[in-house]
Amino acid sequence: MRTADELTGLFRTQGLRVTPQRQAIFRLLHGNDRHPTVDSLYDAARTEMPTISLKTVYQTVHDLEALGQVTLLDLGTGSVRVDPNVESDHQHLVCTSCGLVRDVPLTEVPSLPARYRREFRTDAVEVIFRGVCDQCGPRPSKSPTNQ
Amino acid sequence: MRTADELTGLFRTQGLRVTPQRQAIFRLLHGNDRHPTVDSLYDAARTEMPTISLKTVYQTVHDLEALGQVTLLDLGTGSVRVDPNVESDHQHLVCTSCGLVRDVPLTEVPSLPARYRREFRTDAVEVIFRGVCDQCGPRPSKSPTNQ
DNA sequence: CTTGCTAACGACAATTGTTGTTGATAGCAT
DNA sequence: ATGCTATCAACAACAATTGTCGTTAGCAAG
Ligand SMILES: [Mn+2]
Ligand SMILES: [Mn+2]
Ligand SMILES: [Zn+2]
Ligand SMILES: [Zn+2]
Repeated sequence: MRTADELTGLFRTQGLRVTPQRQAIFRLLHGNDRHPTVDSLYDAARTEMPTISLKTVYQTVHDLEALGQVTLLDLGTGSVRVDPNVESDHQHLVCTSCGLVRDVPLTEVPSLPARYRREFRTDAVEVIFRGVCDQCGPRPSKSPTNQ
Repeated sequence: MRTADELTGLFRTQGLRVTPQRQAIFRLLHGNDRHPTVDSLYDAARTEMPTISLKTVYQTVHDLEALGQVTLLDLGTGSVRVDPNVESDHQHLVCTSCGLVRDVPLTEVPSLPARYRREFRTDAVEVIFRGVCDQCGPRPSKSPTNQ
C-alpha cells in the first residue's frame, strides 16, 4: 500500500475527500504486516481520535479496497483482516489459537486439475496454513529435559 | 460420513440420544456432496418435520463434527458449509457468484517453507480455488464466433 | 478567500449467522 | 415400566457488518 501522502492524492483524484480520520487510518495501515481486524484499527485510531466511528473505519478500508490499496481477507478467524501488502503476491499462515496471521511467500501454488477447468474459471488460488504459533504452542523447549 | 443407521449406533455408544430430528439430518447429509449450509439443511429438514428448530440442526452438526463425521468449513461464503466427506482428503473450489462448493482432490499441496517451521506448527493446509462456475460465468461459447 | 456542492462524519438502528437459556419432552439404560 | 437426563422448541442474546439520516466540513472553482 502507498504512503499516507500518496493515498491522499489518489483519493482526491478519485473525487474522494480526505479527512483527518482517513489519514489516521492510512498511517495505521502503511507498512503494517499484522493483518489487523477492522475493530483493532478502530481501537488504535481512537487513541488519537476518540470520536471516530467504527463505520468510518469500515468505509475507509472498503474505499481502499476499491482502489486496490488493501485486500480484505476472510481467513475464518471470525472477522475480516485488512492486508495492505498488495505489492507482493503471497499466502498466509493462521494461528488457530490467537488469530495471528503472517505472510508466507510461496514460489508455487497448486493449479486446478485439468478436468475441472472446463466447468470453472479460477480467479485466485488461496493457500492457508492453519496451526499454532510459537507464542501459543507448547514452549519449543531448547532443552529436551524439562518434562 | 457413515450411514444414518451406523451413526445411530455411534451416537448411542457415546451416550448421545438419537431422535427423529437427528436421524433426518443424518439422512440429509449421507452421500451429500453439495456442502450445504446449516440453513439449507434446516429448510430441507422442515419439509418432513415442520417443527424442527434451527438450533437443533446446529447442535447436531456440531455433535457430528465432534465425532469426526463431518467437517465444518468456513470458505468465506458468509455461512458455514457442512462437509460429510471425511473419508478422502480433498480441497475445494468456490464460486464467488453463487456460492457453489465442490470437492477437488489434489495429489499434492504446498508445504510451509522451512524458515517458518521453527515458529509455527502446521496442522492443516487448505487450498481454495476461487472463481466462477459455468452456471454463473459467461456461456463458455462452443463457437468462438459470437464475439 | 469565499462559496457551494456533496462526500464523509457520528449516532444509532437493522441485519445476518450463530450461540445461550430455559422449561418441557421424550430417548433409552436399567 | 420407570427415571434420569439429553434433546427439544421457542426465544433472547450475541458479534460482525451494513444501512439510514441529519449534520459537518473537504476542497475545487471562482
Ligand atoms: Mn498478507
Ligand atoms: Mn468437501
Ligand atoms: Zn498464536
Ligand atoms: Zn456459480
